[in-house]
Amino acid sequence: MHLVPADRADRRTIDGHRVCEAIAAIGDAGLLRTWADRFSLLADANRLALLLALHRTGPLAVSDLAVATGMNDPAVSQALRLLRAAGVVAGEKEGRVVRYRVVDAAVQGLLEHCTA
Amino acid sequence: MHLVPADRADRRTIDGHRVCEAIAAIGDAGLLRTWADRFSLLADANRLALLLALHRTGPLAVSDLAVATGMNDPAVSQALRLLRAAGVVAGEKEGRVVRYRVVDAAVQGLLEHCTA
DNA sequence: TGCATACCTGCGCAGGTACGCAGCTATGCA
DNA sequence: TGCATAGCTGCGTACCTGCGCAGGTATGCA
Repeated sequence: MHLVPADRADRRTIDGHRVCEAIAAIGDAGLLRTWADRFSLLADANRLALLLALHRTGPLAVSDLAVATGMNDPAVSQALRLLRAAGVVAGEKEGRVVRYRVVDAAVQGLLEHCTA
Repeated sequence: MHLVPADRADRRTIDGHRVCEAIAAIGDAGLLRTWADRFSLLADANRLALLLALHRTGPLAVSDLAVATGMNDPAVSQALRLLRAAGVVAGEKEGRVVRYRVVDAAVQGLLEHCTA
């Protein structure tokens, strides 16, 4: 199989066959980007703390998240906006309190993985 | 239980009990940082491509990784240096070729998780 | 010994990100 | 109606990160 794109077909390789295997292993660029973006959302300690708190204790209000993590309100709000835009969390308004929860299955799977 | 640190004990909470649960759910700050750093290493599409290629096809040389990912050599080298400093990959020198492989079990587990 | 190759390193720039501060909107209560 | 609270937003700053370019080191071959 010749999986090497034309624009880099002239480059030297150590083992051309392994290169093709590697390209196959990497797979679709879009899917790769999707996973990289997911990991990026978990790559900040504060966001990870928010997500773990939500995932392990269920729906929580913004103020409570701020106290639990030691962040101040705008920082929590901004982090939640980012996560909400990515479809990772969703907020439900109850009066003037908004309770958030984790709704993305892939991220939930990753959070389960953080047990040690 | 009173898990709220003294410096934020005077803050308003919606449900104090849930806050304590959340703090317990977040757990140790050091462990949290460790996981955030791990996710950070996977949060770049190029690094993730390198790691997937190494994890799924076994040891590969730097040049081959460069061709497979479309990066140029210094970029691959720098990414591998970062991963090596974090203890995620290790390189073995064979003549003038260095073949890298993934050696961190936690990262291997995360890479297995990227199947969809 | 001379030369090409495989890999590494330093440097600088462009781009992105997280956070604090100040201020806004909306809800509920007296 | 007046006021306090819960949450959101905009803006500016400081910081970090990824990459390309140029150049350096080490290995193998003629």
